Amino acid sequence: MLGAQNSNHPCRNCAFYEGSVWQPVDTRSVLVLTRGFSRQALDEGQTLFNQGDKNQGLFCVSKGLIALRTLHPDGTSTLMRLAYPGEIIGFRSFLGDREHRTEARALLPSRICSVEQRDADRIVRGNPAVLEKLASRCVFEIDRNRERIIASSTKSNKQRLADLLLRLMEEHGDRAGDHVSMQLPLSRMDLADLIGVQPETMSRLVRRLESDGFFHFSGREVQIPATGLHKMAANQ
Amino acid sequence: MLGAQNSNHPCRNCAFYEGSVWQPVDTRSVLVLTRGFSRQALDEGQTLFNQGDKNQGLFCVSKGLIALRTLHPDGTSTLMRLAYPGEIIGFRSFLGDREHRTEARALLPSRICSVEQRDADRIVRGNPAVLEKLASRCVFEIDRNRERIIASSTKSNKQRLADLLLRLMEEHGDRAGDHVSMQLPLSRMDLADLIGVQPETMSRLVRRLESDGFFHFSGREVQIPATGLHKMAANQ
DNA sequence: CGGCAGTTTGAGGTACGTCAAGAATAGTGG
DNA sequence: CCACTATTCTTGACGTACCTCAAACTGCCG
Repeated sequence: MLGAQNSNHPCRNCAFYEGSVWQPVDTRSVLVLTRGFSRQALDEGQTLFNQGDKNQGLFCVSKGLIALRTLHPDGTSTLMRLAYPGEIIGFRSFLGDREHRTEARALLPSRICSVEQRDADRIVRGNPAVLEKLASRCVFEIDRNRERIIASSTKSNKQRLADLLLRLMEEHGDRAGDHVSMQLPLSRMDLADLIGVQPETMSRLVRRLESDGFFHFSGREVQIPATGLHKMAANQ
Repeated sequence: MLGAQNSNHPCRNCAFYEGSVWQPVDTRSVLVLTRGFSRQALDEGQTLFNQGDKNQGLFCVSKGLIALRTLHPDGTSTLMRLAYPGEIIGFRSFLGDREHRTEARALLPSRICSVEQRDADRIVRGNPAVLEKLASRCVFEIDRNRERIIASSTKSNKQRLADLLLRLMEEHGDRAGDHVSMQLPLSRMDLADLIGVQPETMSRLVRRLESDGFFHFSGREVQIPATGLHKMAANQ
């Protein structure tokens, strides 16, 4: 069933092939997949799609970091999600067959694999297993959003920022002696948009975390004690 | 394909048959569906399932109103969703094959149609169209959560309460002369859990809305001018 | 050198949380 | 029908956190 053609699967050599939504396809679909498949590089700050664009297919982050942001009529914006390598983006508008409600912008130099809407649609219709995988990505997304809703009504903004920084540290941190440090992939304004506060408040939250002594900031450089990484501070 | 057996479809006479996730099944699956199908009535306050229960299948609200609530370790809770007739509940834990992360409790006398986990699973595997419908319910859920996240970081609690009351009014309101009034299906504590504030704050928000002159409260009775229903007040 | 966007700091007002007490409501048993 | 109790809801007082407006400061790039 997943026969010889698999050596031609465009995701074959991808580090995320095992969990890929495109992994369980039949031989015939590999051809369709290959036809609709393309790769592109994004510079830091470059957009993959804009809010309001019609869906062009399914995108998979292969390298870098993508921010999904919704822009509000009053000029403000909310950062909905950070997408890391292996994650699918655009599936909401793909499954709903609607326009994108977020813009996707690279926070770091990134690489994206795309499957054209028409071909993706054909493959999904022909391979229930692919749809099943997409459904579990949806469930993941629901869980993420749910956690965020709960956090915003049970934790303080300071605590939520601390949680966010620890998660970012696990992804971007490098150990150096008895400290772990990272270069934040987000500006203060992006952090504010992610936590849901004003930039001025974000600046003050950072100062308050600094004065608590656990985090040390210097521009986009953040440092914590190496012992602090895996204990996900449940303080306050 | 959707042949003679359809007259035996357990949802055949349901008001929500057209949009039902179980509508597009083949003849053989109707038998499985019928086998796994059951109905139950819930009194006000009765639970359908508890947080931590393992998934028992897929539930569809047929009458009444169900609250999905997550309970936090500290004794507080968050109301995640109100499910009205025609809506599916339990699909997150069904698709993820995990335990429920919310409890489902009837806010009004309700009726629930259930399909047993084993049978639901068999049908979903045999009918990609069912999975497709489940996926769009997921997308709906993602949209709902997304709107809530955005609202919580762009609108005031007072405005969000006003929005909520207007939505409830559309569902539960009865016109009487030049006013529309409803019996709130939610306690003040539930309203607080839904907006994400303390009960004391909810009480004060209600008083502030009252003094704005648009809403009138008397216990669980809420009244607004009939002209106000369809203009979804964008004030403040 | 001079913008310019991102960031920080200050001052003042508003809204929310918390603790504590009081009022209303519903339910129970005499 | 009336106590009596238990919830639920409201009110007050006070502290903290956030928003807003305004101004200063920091790179950074032309």
